[in-house]
Amino acid sequence: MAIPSSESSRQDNTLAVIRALRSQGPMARVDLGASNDISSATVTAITTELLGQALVSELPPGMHRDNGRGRPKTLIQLNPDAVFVVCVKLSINEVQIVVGDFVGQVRHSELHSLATLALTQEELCAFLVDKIEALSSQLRDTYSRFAGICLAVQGIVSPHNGTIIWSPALRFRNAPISSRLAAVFGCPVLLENDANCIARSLASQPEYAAYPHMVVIMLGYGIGMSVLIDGQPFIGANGSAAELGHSKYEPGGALCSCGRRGCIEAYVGDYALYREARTMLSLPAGDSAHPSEEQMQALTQLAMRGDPVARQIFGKAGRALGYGIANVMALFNPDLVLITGAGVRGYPAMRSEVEQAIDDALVEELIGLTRVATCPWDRDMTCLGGIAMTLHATDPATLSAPSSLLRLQD
Amino acid sequence: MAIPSSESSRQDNTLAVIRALRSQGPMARVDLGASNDISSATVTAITTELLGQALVSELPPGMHRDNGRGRPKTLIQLNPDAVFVVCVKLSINEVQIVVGDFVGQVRHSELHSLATLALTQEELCAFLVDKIEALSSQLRDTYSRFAGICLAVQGIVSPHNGTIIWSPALRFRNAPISSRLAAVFGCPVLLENDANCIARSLASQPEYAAYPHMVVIMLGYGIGMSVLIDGQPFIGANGSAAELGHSKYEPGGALCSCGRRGCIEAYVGDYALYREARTMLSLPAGDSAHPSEEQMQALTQLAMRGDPVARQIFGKAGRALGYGIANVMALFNPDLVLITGAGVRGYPAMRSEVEQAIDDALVEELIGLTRVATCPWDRDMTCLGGIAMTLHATDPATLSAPSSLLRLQD
DNA sequence: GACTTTATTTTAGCGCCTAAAGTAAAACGA
DNA sequence: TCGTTTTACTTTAGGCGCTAAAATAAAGTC
Repeated sequence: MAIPSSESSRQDNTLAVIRALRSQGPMARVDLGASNDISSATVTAITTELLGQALVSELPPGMHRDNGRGRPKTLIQLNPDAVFVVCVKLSINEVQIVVGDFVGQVRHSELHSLATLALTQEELCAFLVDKIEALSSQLRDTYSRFAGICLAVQGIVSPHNGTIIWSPALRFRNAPISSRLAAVFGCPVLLENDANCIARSLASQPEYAAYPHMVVIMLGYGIGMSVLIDGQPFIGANGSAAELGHSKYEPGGALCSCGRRGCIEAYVGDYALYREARTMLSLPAGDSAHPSEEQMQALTQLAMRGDPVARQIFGKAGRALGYGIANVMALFNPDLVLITGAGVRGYPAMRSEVEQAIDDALVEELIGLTRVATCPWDRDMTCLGGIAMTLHATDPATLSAPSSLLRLQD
Repeated sequence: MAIPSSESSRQDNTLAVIRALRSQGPMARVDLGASNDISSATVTAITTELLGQALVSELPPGMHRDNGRGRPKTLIQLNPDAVFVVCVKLSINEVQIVVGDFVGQVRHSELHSLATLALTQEELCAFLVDKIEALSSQLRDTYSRFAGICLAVQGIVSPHNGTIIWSPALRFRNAPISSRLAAVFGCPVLLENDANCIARSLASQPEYAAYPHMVVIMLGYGIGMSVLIDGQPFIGANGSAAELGHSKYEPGGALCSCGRRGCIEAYVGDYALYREARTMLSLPAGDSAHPSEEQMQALTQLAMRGDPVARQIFGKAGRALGYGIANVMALFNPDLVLITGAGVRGYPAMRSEVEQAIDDALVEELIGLTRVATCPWDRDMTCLGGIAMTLHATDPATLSAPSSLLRLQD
């Protein structure tokens, strides 16, 4: 697990330069120095090194407006093709594999249908090795180095030993997948919860830069959450923190998919909404325990158009969600609670109840300056976040070593 | 606020040496090197510097058993009298002022009765300045340097600008007390929530060293909590995180002291227990909205002896507390939940209900390896923790400067 | 008393940083 | 047009703080 610690000062500074270039785009040496508190002499040293490794290049002059006197700035940019990383998103019956370049852009994406719940650990491993190997032999021409893999999975994931402790997509438990991939490909493998990937992707957007303590709630079949503390996902002792979906709304309340009662998810999850609705409303046919996007759209439309029964269902969900958010506010005191996920489509129909519930639950002091906002849903955010996290964790020192070049032969 | 950041490497290492000596007692240079990953050459350099500043001294040989061959170790110890810090604990109608030495031991303690709720900000400040000034002129002979003040207060405290945002002990709000004291005494002033002080004090005990993610719940008139993430108190965006007492048990439930309904505190706080009990049991007279220690003892005794009504009251409280702990587990996934506070006296009467409620609320995966334990209550832990935090934050560089010497004359 | 073992100090040298001096490349202005 | 000014980048000289290794110190062992 080559996550760069603060070993040498030079390492830190090199990393800081690369990250600044990634998040802020091409920059001149002076500005790199200023924004990272490094003398420009040091920046020169670092950039010469990076130019030598072809990790960055100088932007040809004249490309950018440089109004003002004095010697014009020479902008440095990351070389997109210097490095590639792979992010694998593992969901129920679906595996998405995405390739990202050194600047964090998605360069390739493929979707595989796969009966994940029927797989053994070996079969999953073999599948992933196969697909990633195929990709990398293809990409070998374009990119110089293969810097890492991110496995974004639903469920509980242990950060320490890189095992999938539990996932709704898999039959088996405590799978040391990440070390097995690391052994095959000889590169670091990040194992991440999918919600944390999404949150990291959102947090890197400039509009959320002012919120270091951000909570992202993902509405969907279940309820996911990621808590960013100073921009870092909070995972707890064993990776099972931030389980908002199974925190409680009412003791002994509605039955949850986990088998317990009164979980927030049992009121707000897609299946919970549909469960309430199907008995009272005429809705598209289908597996009502696992409503499809179309089914949910239909239900949402009803509520949006003012159907009283549908409105009441969403209102009740909103109340449960609001109480859940109130607990999150009381316990985490975030700057911002951001609501997203496929289920945001129905949020307008719950909004007033959510807000009312928060006000009912908490005194002003505990709501404090916390804002609640929504954000449109985009399926690709998971992999974007996974790519960002993998690149963020990439140690420039290992990139220079030839050992990180592709070596799938062994 | 001179909290030492990781400026120079030497600073970091010096701090590490001092902290090791404080937490592990006298040590030889080799061992200081080994336990902090520093070469023993560097340790020599650091200790010579510290010896010069009289912050440490060499233990005379022969004091310690040194069975084995080779040159005997020379143990280095902190000089207790090199530094003193003051911790002020501000509670309703009571101010405790404690002096701690360089090793973290309490060397003096005084208790003042004071109608805190009647004070203006100026009066409180004047009171504190007066008492601390008196103390320090007294202590000037014994100690060399006055390194800092810790203000441990109940309520919400902002870490950023050092203001008391809200405290049940005070009438006024948003008080920039800490900067005012800092200006008068010319030393750093830490403003801390009292629960965090207690938690830090507990966490420093060796028996809890294996639990980096620890949650400490304090039962009493209200319900306090501190969440330690990697040993550091988690305070959230504005210092109001970890408010377990006002997280919800039942929407629309029992009336809480905060004015809202269904808060955990409204079931588990002393006042809530007594409120239930007084109508049904014969208990000592007194202000039943603010039960005294004697009143609570009497109630607890009844429950312990098996009185069915009292048992039921504690059982209901245990259920509420259990659900609260379940939410904490789902959201923070701690290694350990430690229950303490004056109210632990009644915990045995709730224990089985707490455990049952946690099992009812969460599936195994979310309970994970988290343990729940209790810990005897000691009033002095707050100040001990405050002293530890102040010392921990003390920058050795500022200690060497003469500016940190007492200078109350100006 | 020579030898072994362990602790501490001294020495030599390395890596990385910075300030300051030097160089480069523009715009400005007479 | 050409010096002047301004800003960017590079080179140089020197310092800080670390480490490995050598030197020294202070025991026990045989």
